[in-house]
Amino acid sequence: MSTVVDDHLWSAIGDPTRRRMLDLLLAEGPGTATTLSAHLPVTRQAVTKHLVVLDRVGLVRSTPAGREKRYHVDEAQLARAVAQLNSVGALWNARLRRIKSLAEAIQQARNKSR
Amino acid sequence: MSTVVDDHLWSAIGDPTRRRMLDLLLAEGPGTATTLSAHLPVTRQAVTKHLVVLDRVGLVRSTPAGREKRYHVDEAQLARAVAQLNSVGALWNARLRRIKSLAEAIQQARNKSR
DNA sequence: CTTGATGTGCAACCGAACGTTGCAGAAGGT
DNA sequence: ACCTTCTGCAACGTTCGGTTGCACATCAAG
Repeated sequence: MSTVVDDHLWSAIGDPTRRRMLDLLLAEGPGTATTLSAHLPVTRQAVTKHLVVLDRVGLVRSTPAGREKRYHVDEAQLARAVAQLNSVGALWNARLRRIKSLAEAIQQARNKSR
Repeated sequence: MSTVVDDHLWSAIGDPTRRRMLDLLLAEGPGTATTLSAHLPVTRQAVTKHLVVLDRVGLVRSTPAGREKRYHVDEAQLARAVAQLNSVGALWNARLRRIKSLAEAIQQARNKSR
């Protein structure tokens, strides 16, 4: 039952700047590279490159509007990403619980033989 | 109410190879750079570098054992990482739900005026 | 329509990250 | 003592995140 995780999707949200960009698009609605960069500590060009990455993995889509290119979050794809976060979190939690219960079992055995 | 996320911790588990290394250490218990690299598509040296990163953020700790250096997961720190995954997942889920309900409200208003 | 402001796109460049190969050295087994 | 095996260090190449600089498109006035 190995974890089914799309590495590209995960890596896309692994970058702090991209994560903040998604936050911004969710909180303030669709925006352009320029409007996003105003709320971020990086230049417009850096934001543009990140938007290309996000678009490539389908987390974001663009719609040309006049002279500007407006980006919005693809909700279905973001939901998939969230599902993967939860899935990995759940797996690791399960493993951690198992290790903890093993440790407790050993403790018990040790108490018995004391 | 911006998300409180440790970027270093998140970035550490953002790399696919490091995530698999953690998986391996959890599933098969403590191991060395050499044993880990046997289960991974990268060389021992690459694994060593990743172990340095994981050690730096406290996700893993090493105990010298003879000529080899055995690494094991720091469970408390991994639990923190999982908590951050859940936290971001929950935030995004909330925002997605809010957007969805907004969309439905608009639909309703449109139906009324039809 | 021309001018100026604003938004986008492309290219060159830099440092850090991820990966490789090659080699030196330390610790085991026989 | 020897050979195997594991670790550590250094050099190198490529990709990634970020910057600056400049050319080009579009809108709004004058």
